[in-house]
Amino acid sequence: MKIKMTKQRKEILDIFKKSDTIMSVELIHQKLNDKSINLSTVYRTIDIFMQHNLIGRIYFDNLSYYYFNRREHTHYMVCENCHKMYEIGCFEPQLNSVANENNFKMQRHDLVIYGICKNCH
Amino acid sequence: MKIKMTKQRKEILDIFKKSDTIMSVELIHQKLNDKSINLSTVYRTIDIFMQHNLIGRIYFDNLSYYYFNRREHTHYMVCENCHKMYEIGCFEPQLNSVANENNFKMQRHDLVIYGICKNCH
DNA sequence: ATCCTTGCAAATTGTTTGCATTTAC
DNA sequence: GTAAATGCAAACAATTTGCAAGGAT
Repeated sequence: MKIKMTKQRKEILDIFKKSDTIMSVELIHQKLNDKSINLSTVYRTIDIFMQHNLIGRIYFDNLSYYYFNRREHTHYMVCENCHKMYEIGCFEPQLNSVANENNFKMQRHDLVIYGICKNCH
Repeated sequence: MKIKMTKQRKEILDIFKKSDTIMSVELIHQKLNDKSINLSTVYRTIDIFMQHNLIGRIYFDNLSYYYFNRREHTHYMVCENCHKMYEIGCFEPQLNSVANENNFKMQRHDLVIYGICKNCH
């Protein structure tokens, strides 16, 4: 990780590390202790974190949500109620073989299960 | 299908039926023969088609794209170059059992493979 | 010292809405 | 005939940008 670590970026990264839910930009901004951090800084920071694969994104309910990338080759179940994420195993081998069968050069894949988690029902 | 079939909706549905690619709202609007159809009509029509499950949506490259729902229980590979979609089998049983193992009540799931199709490389 | 990042305000983009008119059934 | 759909223009919300000032290496 070669990005310049400012106090703003530290705080935002910290929020990601502490959270096990998907978060909208607005929510991340609200969670900041330092209320003087500007919303556009949050956007720019998310941008750079995405470029460095520190975080991932899912589009849900007509909005972008972000989460900390704790591990490669993992997918998630996302609770539509509490927005908590639950890790599930990797389907990459299966997807890869489907792609190969069709001469399709897979670059990436999205896989998300949405529903209600055990705590919420 | 109990929705009122106007000539605008007919034309938009036709574009979906004829296309095997994902399409942005803007692109759908451009493809219309009747150039007097308003962009907000396209939005409203897409809305109602989504409600009736006639079409599906994926979020790609920071934009919403839509496609005709030819078949239930199917997922797609999407070519990042030509935007063409290729059907792949259904992973629902596997996803369902993963969800069940975790006491997670699956409501829906997203699964898309992105890459370069055989025609494009 | 230099280049990158920030805050701020303004701009941009995708999408939605209110309303008067038109249309499908 | 009536309720729903359309075109238009204006509103909205999320995100991006230009720029001067501040901060990390």
